[in-house]
Amino acid sequence: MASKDRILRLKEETRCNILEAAFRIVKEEGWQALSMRKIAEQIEYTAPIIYEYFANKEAILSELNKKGFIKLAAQMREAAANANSPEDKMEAVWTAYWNFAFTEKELYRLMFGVTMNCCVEQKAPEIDCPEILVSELIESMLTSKENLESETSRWYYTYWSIIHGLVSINLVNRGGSEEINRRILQDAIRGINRAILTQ
Amino acid sequence: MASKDRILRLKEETRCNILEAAFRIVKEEGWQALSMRKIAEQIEYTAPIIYEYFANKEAILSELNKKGFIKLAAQMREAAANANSPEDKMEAVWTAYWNFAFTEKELYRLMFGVTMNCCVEQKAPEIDCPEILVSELIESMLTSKENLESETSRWYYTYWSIIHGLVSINLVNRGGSEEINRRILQDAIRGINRAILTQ
DNA sequence: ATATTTGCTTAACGGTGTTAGATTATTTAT
DNA sequence: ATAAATAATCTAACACCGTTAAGCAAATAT
Repeated sequence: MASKDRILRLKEETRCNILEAAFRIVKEEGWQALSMRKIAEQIEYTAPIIYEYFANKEAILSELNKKGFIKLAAQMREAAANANSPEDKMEAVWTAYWNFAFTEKELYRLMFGVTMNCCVEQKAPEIDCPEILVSELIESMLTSKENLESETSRWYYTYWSIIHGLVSINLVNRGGSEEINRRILQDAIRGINRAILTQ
Repeated sequence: MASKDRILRLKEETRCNILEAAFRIVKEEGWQALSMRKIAEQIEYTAPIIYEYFANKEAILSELNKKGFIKLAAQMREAAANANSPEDKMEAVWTAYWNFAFTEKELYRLMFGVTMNCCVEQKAPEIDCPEILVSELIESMLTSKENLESETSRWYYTYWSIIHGLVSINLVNRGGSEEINRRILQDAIRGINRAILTQ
């Protein structure tokens, strides 16, 4: 009856192999490139057996997603533990977040719904329009004209980041309430405005 | 020889029809749901015809993308025109951006690579971990304890938005330089830290 | 030794983007 | 008007996708 255990262990092992193979593919080719047949090939089985371990493809991605969050949380926690004041902790925590995003790009894409499929063609001059428009505004607000270009670019990305971030968070899984969002948006814009004017 | 013109006009018209059909599908079902056969059905042709007007599916998405940017830029420009001071213009411009994102959700998703495929399963308790961690930090920084929950949530989304925004911009089509990004990240975090402490 | 369960594969369905070849309709040339 | 050439369109197919059903072979249980 010890064979039962061995078999269970083996089953657990292939389940794990599936996840590892999936992770490898996601890491190397992005989660859009993940396919059941590709996983099957890597674990040296045929595709249908995967369905004995996972309900469907989405269940596998969900599991990777979960593992990603655990990993991210661990790194953020560690970063917090290595800093003292709340401010330092805060900076450390978000720096850890930032680093996670770029060392685990594809995993981050999976976790937070960041695609890069079609919007590639940035050659189209129209795409720069919002940037140009805002940049002109920024330049008119900047009192000091030194490092004009890099400073303008910096402030542009500051605005854009917070607004796009807020938007995408809401598009992906509904952030806070409409009211809170408006408030954050307004506060952020005014905050950056003030920072520019008193720079 | 006037028939040449008429034919060209017809060709231009079906090209336009293709784009309109594609846009309708994207708007209603999201750009992931766009398929050549679905477009074909709407314009009452078969799929291969589309390839006489567009190189491939991506070319169609690219075109929608471009049109999206033109529309967005127009709305931002209009908003700017209706405000006076640079600060007011800035607020108006980004509010226009915000409104565009939510009235044209699917188009925005296409334009800026915001997916929401798998990361749905937010039932998993691990997903809240980063939020819990940061929220505790925020609470420890807040001096006033009134509206603790909503205030904490508000600041959390403020941090998260700018960092996630900056990350996704970089993941999608490389924003500024590594140096500028670090600077923005640091400035933003310290700025919010300060705002919380002096709230 | 026979029956049953298990592990796994092959084959298939309906879907995708895309291409090649056949077919039909239209225009042009004679 | 009729024949040839060209354009417009469709059908069929390829290779992929997620997923399911049926079948086979080996291990297990009776």
